[in-house]
Amino acid sequence: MARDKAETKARILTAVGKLLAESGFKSLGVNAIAREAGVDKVLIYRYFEGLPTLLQQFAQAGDYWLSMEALVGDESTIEAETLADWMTYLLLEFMGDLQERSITQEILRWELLEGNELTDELAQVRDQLALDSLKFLKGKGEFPVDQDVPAISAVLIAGVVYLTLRAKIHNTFMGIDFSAPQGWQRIETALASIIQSTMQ
Amino acid sequence: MARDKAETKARILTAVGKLLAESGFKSLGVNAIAREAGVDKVLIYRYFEGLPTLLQQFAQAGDYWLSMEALVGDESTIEAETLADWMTYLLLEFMGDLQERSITQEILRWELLEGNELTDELAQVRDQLALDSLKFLKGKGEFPVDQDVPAISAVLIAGVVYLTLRAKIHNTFMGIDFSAPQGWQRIETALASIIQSTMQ
DNA sequence: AACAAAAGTCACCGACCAGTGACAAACTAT
DNA sequence: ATAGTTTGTCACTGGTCGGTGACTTTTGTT
Repeated sequence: MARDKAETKARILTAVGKLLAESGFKSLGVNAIAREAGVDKVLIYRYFEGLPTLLQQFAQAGDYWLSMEALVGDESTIEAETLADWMTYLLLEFMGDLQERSITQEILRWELLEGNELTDELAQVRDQLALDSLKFLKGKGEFPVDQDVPAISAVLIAGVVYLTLRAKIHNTFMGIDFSAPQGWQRIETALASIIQSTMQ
Repeated sequence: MARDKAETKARILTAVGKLLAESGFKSLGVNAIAREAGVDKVLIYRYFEGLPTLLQQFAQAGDYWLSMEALVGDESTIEAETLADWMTYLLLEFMGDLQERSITQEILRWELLEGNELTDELAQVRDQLALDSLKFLKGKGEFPVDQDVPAISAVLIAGVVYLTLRAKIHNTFMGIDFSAPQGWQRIETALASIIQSTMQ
C-alpha cells in the first residue's frame, strides 16, 4: 500500500459510500469499511477518530439532493404556468431524482431508525430545500388562503419517500405493482391530480 | 421455573411483543428473547424451531390493525355523508389508531429494511383492510371517474405511515413540529382538505 | 416402584464485532 | 547517515450473537 495519508482517507470515505449504496447501513461497521477500502481498520481510528466522526465527514462531502438550481435550471424550458403546475413539477422531479439516489435512500431508511451525524445533515439540507421550494412557489402564484401548503407538501413528500423506500423491498403496496412503470405512473398521475385539485 | 410447556411458549411469545414494542426489532434476537422471557434459549429452538417460525406464530396471534368492524362499527353514530367525508373519516381513524400501536409501527419500520414472516403477514392484512375500505367506500358514493382512488389512497396512507414512523425519532419534518398536537392537527386538516378537494 | 418421555439447565462452539497496544517500514529533517 | 515522525501491519482482548450437545429434574404411565 502506497504511503499516502490523503489517498487512504479518500479510500475510506469512498468505501463508506459504496457500502451504503450496495449493502445498506446495517453492514456499515468499522470492520466492513476497512475491508472494503482495503485498509487496516486502525487507520479509521487514527484518521477519523471513529465511526461518528467518519460519518460526519462523509456527510459534509455528500451531495444528497437536487439543488434548487438543478431543479428549476432554466425556467423558460419548463412548461408550467400555474402554481399547481409548478408544484407538480417540483414534486415529480424530486421523486424521479430520489429514485436514482441509492445513498440518499439508504440514509432516509436509517433516519427512520435512529438519528446520527449523517441523517441529521441530510434532514437539515432537505428542510432547507423544502423551504427554498416553498419560497420559489410563492413567486409563482398566490397560495390558496384556506390551505396549509407546507402541511400538504409534507404529506405528499412523506408519501413519495415512503413509497420509494418501500418499493426497493416489496413489489406491491395497496395492490399497486411498483415493479412495473405503470405502477409509478399511477402514483405520478395521482400526485398531479391531488395538487391540481387542492391548490386552486 | 414451573414445568409447563404451554406457559413457557406463552412467555416467549409475550417477550417478543414486549421487546418489539420497547426496543425495536434491532434487538430482537434469540438471546434477547430468552433473556426477556426468563427462559433458556434452547427452549426457543425446541418449541419454535427457530426465530422464523417463532415470528410466524407471533404474527398469526397478532392484532395489528383496526378491523373494518371496529373502524366503522355503528355507522349511524358517525357524522359523514359524502364519499369524501367517509374517506376522511377512515384515514384519520387509521392514523390515530396507528399512533397507538407500537408493535405495528415497529413491524412497519422493519418492513422498510427487509421482508420476513412478520412483515409479510402484516402487509397482507393491511392490503386486505385497504381493499375492504375501498369496497366500503364504493357503497358510500360513486368514485369520481377521472380519479385513481386506490393510487390516491396509497399516496395518502404512505404519507401517514411515514410521518408516524418518523415522528418517533425526529420531532420535526419540513418545518412542522410533530412533538406538539398542533403539528398533527395541521396534518389532519391537510389530509381532510386534500380528500375533499380531490374526491368530488 | 421403575422407567421413559418431557421440560428445563448448563457449557460450549465458531463467527462476528469494536477497539487497542505493540511493532515494522518508509519518509523527512537535521 | 541518523534520529524522529508518519504510515501502515499484526495480533489480541472482551463482548455479543446464533446454534447445539450433554446433562439433570420433573412428570406421568405402567
